[in-house]
Amino acid sequence: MSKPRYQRRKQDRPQEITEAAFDAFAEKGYASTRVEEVAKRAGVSKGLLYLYFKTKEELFKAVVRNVVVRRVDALTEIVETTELSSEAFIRGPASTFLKEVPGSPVAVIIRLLISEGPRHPDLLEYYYNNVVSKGLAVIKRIVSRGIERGEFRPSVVDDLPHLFLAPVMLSVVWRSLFAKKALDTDKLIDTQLELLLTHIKA
Amino acid sequence: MSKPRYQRRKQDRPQEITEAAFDAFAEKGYASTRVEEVAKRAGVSKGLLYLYFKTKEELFKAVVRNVVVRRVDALTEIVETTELSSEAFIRGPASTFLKEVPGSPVAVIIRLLISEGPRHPDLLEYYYNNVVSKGLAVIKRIVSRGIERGEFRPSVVDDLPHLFLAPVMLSVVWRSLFAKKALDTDKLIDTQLELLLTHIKA
Amino acid sequence: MSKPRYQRRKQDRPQEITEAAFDAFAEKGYASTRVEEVAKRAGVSKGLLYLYFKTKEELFKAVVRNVVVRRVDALTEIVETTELSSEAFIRGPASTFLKEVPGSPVAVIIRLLISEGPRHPDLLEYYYNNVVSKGLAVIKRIVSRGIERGEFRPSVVDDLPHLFLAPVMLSVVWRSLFAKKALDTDKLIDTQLELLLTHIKA
Amino acid sequence: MSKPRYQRRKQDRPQEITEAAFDAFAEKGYASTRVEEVAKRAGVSKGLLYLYFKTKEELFKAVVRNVVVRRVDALTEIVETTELSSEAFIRGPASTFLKEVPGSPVAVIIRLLISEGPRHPDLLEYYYNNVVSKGLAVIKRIVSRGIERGEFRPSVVDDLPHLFLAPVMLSVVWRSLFAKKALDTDKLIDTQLELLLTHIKA
DNA sequence: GATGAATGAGGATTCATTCAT
DNA sequence: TATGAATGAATCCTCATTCAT
Repeated sequence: MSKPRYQRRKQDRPQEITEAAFDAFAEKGYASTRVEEVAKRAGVSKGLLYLYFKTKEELFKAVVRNVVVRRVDALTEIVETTELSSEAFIRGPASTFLKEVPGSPVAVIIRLLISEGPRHPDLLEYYYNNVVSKGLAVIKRIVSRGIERGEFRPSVVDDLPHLFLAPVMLSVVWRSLFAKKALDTDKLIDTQLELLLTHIKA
Repeated sequence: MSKPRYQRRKQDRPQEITEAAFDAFAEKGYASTRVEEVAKRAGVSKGLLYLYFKTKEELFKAVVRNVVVRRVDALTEIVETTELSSEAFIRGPASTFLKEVPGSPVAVIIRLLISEGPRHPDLLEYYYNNVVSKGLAVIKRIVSRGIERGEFRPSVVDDLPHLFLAPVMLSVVWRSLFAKKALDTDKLIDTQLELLLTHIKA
Repeated sequence: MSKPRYQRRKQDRPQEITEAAFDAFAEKGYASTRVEEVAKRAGVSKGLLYLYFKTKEELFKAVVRNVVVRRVDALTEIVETTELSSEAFIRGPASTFLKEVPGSPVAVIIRLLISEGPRHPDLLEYYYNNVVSKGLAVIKRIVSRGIERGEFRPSVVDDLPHLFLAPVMLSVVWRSLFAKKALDTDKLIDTQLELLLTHIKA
Repeated sequence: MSKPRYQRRKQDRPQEITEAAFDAFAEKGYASTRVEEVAKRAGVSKGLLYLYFKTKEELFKAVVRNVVVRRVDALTEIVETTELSSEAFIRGPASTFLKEVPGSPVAVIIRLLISEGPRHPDLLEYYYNNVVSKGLAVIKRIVSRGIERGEFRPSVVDDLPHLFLAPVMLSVVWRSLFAKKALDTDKLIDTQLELLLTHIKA
């Protein structure tokens, strides 16, 4: 009946704790989440948590890294191997990817970084290098390839890949603040892509 | 250590405290700012601060309300009284206004709301009603007036005034996280307006 | 009936806390004394204690400094102003002083320093400079003055004032460990002084 | 990080652990030494350590007993079998023995007892019975035998064998606190013996 | 009104000890 | 036996809030 209050599962613990922490942070934010709460969610004692993460801050960093890993790289991979035209790629995989962000863990991470980032410069640096700069690079790559192929024409957008992300950013923030005030974020993002495509198509 | 920056008449006290709190929150965020720090900055004792604001949370709300008030109303006013063409208005006053946001107190408030908002639904409601919805309304008004005047044509953008704000939002977040990674937010915003104008011009 | 649970007594607090801490440390040692226990003894809240002493360690240092201050200086003063012969001085005031040490707060401090000193090098340095070296200097002064006056003769003891302190040290340790095993520390110290006097008398 | 320093046969385990504990306690003191640290030094798991010692306190007691055993008995043995004159014995083997103490494990034990003893009355009792009283007895024996033999004369020192130990005690404490402030402990001890011999020689 | 000394609940972290494997 | 993952009581310290003066 009663679960053993003692289980050896070294392999999975860090991941389990990290996931529990993600959930807790997502709900309450970093500062308002008690370490004990994370431990409880992970079905683990406070002490064990500290065995894997030296401090609450370390745990936070692990959470960020954990979510971030591989996401963008996957996109990069697709970009390089796709056989779609640039426009089709933007309307297809790129659009899909961007529209998924506001509902994904990444959105939570963004919110956490906005809250706690200023006190964790190294984490921001990490995030910038591993997510932001890669993301911007991928977008740039798509655009410049389109130009090379004669699909697109050079324009001011070439150096402002941020324009592709702007509606995503707004959607992320909107959802986290005004979940109840309907906003069709998919449409928002698609429309922005439309604007951009219109602008850069040869 | 730091000299009190505010020392005026009694009647200004709440305002002074609110301003000191704004500065402190801007620097350290809500959770990391101690009430004592705010009192010190305001040149006031902790006890007096509590005379005006029942709790730290109340103080926070006062800060948000204080910064927000009047901003958008001013814009609304201008919109109704301007004699510029819609396009000229967007390229002129609207553009100026939007570009100022990322460096303004509003940007700080946005960051604070992203961090603390989820724990203060009433504050979000307040902010939505007094800033966001008004802001969106103004933009809609400009666009629809342009259509009425035959300057613009109806389009999907009519119902997505958020598109005007998206680059602003991204700029706000970018600056707060990656101040050191240069981004020409003015150009970003102007380019977005350009895209939008191109799209909606008749 | 009930005491006010709130009293403003800024002036006396540090001293009161320091004394309570001395008692607690004397009884349980530094490591085993809880900060809350000190606060309770001082009739004060934990928080207030931390208002005056940044950390438990700071409190410890304050306790040591507090006890140490002026003790030795008083002796130095007496040495310089006495009109007694050197021998009489040693048999009189010096003997009295040394015999008081094992039952005095200094004994407690010594015990604490032996326990915690290795982790507080700065404190040891402070103690050495303000107590030990001064103490040794006073003894040396007495001896060398005796020689100058023709009362004593030069000997190996001149450079080993520690010999005057040795029985005191043993008494301090003995009392703290074997309080129940009788040892006439007064006699021990007096006998040692006798040995030394016999040795150095001209 | 640090290699286990002990890795021998099962039957030596308790001894190995005890030695590792001694080293650790010597370095950091009892309270600041973690059981895990001891286990690591002994090249043993925490669990195994607890198989041999029920608690950290038990381990501590074992350490004390371990070091203490046989030391004094050896001296007693020598006293009874020596063919040296009493004075020669004091200047020779006894002097050597006493001068070794400040640099020996016994010094460490003394320091530990001063720190932790008050919380372990049984340990103090044990130490007193097995070391202190035996030590004092040996000294007394030497002196009284000298008197029997006509080498020494009866004196107050007969009942204060502690006088032989006083400079040793001071040396032990001095070294543990002021290792950096030079003190010729050998000379200190020899001089004290000289004083005593002068005093008691017939 | 003002002040800032005083309070104490709350939360992060440590570490002796246990126990499933 | 032997291991070291897991536990949780114990403690230091912080900081919003109160209240005597």
